[in-house]
Amino acid sequence: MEEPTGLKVIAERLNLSESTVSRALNDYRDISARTKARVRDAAEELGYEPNTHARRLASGKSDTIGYVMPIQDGQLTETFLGELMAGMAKMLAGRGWDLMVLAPHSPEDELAMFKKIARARHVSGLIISRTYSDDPRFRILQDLEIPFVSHGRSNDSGNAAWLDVDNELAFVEMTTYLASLGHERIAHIGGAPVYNFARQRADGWKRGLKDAGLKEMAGYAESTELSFEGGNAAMKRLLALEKPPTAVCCVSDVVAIGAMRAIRDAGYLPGREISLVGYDGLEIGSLIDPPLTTMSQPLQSAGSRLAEMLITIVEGKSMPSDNQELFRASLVRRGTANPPGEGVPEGRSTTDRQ
Amino acid sequence: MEEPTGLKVIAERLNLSESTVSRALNDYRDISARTKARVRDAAEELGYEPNTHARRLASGKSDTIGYVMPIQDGQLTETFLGELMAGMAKMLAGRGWDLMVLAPHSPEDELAMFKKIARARHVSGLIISRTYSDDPRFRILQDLEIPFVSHGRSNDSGNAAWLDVDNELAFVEMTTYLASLGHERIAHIGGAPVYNFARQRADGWKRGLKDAGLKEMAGYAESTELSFEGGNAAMKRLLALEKPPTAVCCVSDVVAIGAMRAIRDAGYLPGREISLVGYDGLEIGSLIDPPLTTMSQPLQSAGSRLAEMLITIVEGKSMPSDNQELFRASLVRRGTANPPGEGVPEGRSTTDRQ
DNA sequence: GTTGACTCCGAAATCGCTTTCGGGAAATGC
DNA sequence: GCATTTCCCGAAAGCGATTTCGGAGTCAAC
Repeated sequence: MEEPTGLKVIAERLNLSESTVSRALNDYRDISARTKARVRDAAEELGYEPNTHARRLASGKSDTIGYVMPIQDGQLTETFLGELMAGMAKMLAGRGWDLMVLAPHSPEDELAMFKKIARARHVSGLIISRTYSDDPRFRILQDLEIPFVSHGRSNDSGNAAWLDVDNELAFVEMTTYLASLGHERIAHIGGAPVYNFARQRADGWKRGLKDAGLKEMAGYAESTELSFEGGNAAMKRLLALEKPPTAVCCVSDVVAIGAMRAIRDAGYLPGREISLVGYDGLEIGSLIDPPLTTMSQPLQSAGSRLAEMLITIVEGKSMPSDNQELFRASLVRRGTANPPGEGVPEGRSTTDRQ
Repeated sequence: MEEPTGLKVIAERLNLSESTVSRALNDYRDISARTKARVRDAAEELGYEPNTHARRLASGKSDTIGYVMPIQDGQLTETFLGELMAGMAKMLAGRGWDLMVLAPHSPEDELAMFKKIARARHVSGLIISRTYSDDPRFRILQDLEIPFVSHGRSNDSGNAAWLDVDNELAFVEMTTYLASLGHERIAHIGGAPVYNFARQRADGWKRGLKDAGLKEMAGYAESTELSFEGGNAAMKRLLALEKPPTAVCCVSDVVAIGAMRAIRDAGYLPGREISLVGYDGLEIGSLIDPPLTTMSQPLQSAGSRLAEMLITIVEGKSMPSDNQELFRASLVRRGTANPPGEGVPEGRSTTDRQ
């Protein structure tokens, strides 16, 4: 029905062979500059666009990478997906690559997808995210010889390619900041250590305390699930301590918001009697009252960089182990981190609450 | 380096021709049941996976659809992307199709992508979202003869395929609900009418008022940008009216949260003196205090359905115009919509605030 | 025993592009 | 002026499937 403007058409029009046209378009150096120009002009004029499938079949390259969406283990995935993927897609588009989305609904399904990719090879590399402390996928992908880059490290990420935020440093900074404000009783509400980032953040908090010359008080290292309720419950436990903290480092914004509620329910004001810092930089944090102080991480640029790294690996221009980068989170000062006020809670006051 | 297990290998092993193997695998009926079984077993055993590019080149089909990410015109895109795409990807994967992501960084870029797709045909259909009241893309895609489905209607979506939430109905219900609670002064904070959904929602509010036998009072139809500040400012204007509303329908959760702040700042309690209902069903709405009553829309299933519709269109099994579906949003009752309380604000009280 | 209708499978053409190989023409060397 | 390079380009062989076409068998029918 349409005119399929293939190599042939432009070859005939220019009285050249298809192969010459092809090489001209791909800038081979055994084609004269003049011919290249003619070919390019004709291609432009005819609106030529190479057939992707034919090109990929012939060249053996797929020019496509896949992004493995995290399996829905909560709903906190939502926010960063959009930005991360936009970052990847834009970078890839600039180089003529495509981004494909994989959304496994279970670990088994994910494995099946990996196996299929390993054989069909229609995707030349993968980007995975939301890594666990012990994440079998590193091993699997290496065994399957599928090039990949991970957004987030793991115990198993030794010589693999990854890009991560320096979670530990972020929490060192967070803790140091709180200490510089005058806080001495700084607690941590962390996540389950199966998540690698949760472990890193807890480590950062500990190191931050040490750097500030503070000591980790008993019961100050809370661990909970990454949800509003989790943060709420953990904060309640902290408030029930004999000496409650005057500041709390939270593993995520959502957890911090849950903690805020607990603080309120206990009759205190977040950011006043008890300071709080979250992590993620969610926009919503700025909308609540008081606005949540937090650490934010670059997402679009991370996506872009992840894609870039993967391309060099797929093209064999660098080893996976040469692609390990640490991004830095930055403090977003809003309303919940202030110098310790007068109304610092003491253990005694916690008794008259349930 | 590896053994590329192609059709050839399995053909030789079985002493059959490649073409027979191919047809056996594709369940042609001119192949005996016995042969099919043998072929399938061998394929299974050898771990055969067809070469995607070869298959697509030969068959002329791409088995791929593209999702056009909304151009970043704000940050409100974030939330629904993840779920929507997961819904699409899962459905597609089940049918052996791939999902490709397109992230244009400007309308011009988007147009260029469309043109390229129209020629290269490596993507057989598109899903677009975040439609405008006057959205040129409908026309463009039709002219380019690219099959597509839109998530959201438009003035220009006449005979195109779309799936939308019944925004109007949602706001009728929202308004009716508020009226049933006893409210008589119900205002609306809407978005710029360039967004088709904003217009629809405003219409729904008006119809809801009429259905409830209420009249639209002067100044009750606010329009603002889709942000926290927008909602805040609009609510301030409503509060400054001689007869402020006792309930407000907000075009989005974020706007509603902004409005809540304004209500608080004016010395009232959201959900008490002034009721509020948002739209989107954001998780974060349940975390704030009081938790935001809202309307939530199905996202995963919408993504899935969008993909399904597009496939039937691409395969020529149905006309675009036969694929127009309206999903329904559902009310999520939380804390900000209650019967009008005693402390209903009167115009007089607004003077002592700036 | 010829005809006709089915079954089931192989040959071969295609899909549109990439890439190797080789050779004619022009430029260079001595 | 003859042998060598160097420059350009065409021919042709894939890449790994799909799909059309036709023909060799088989079986029933008359």
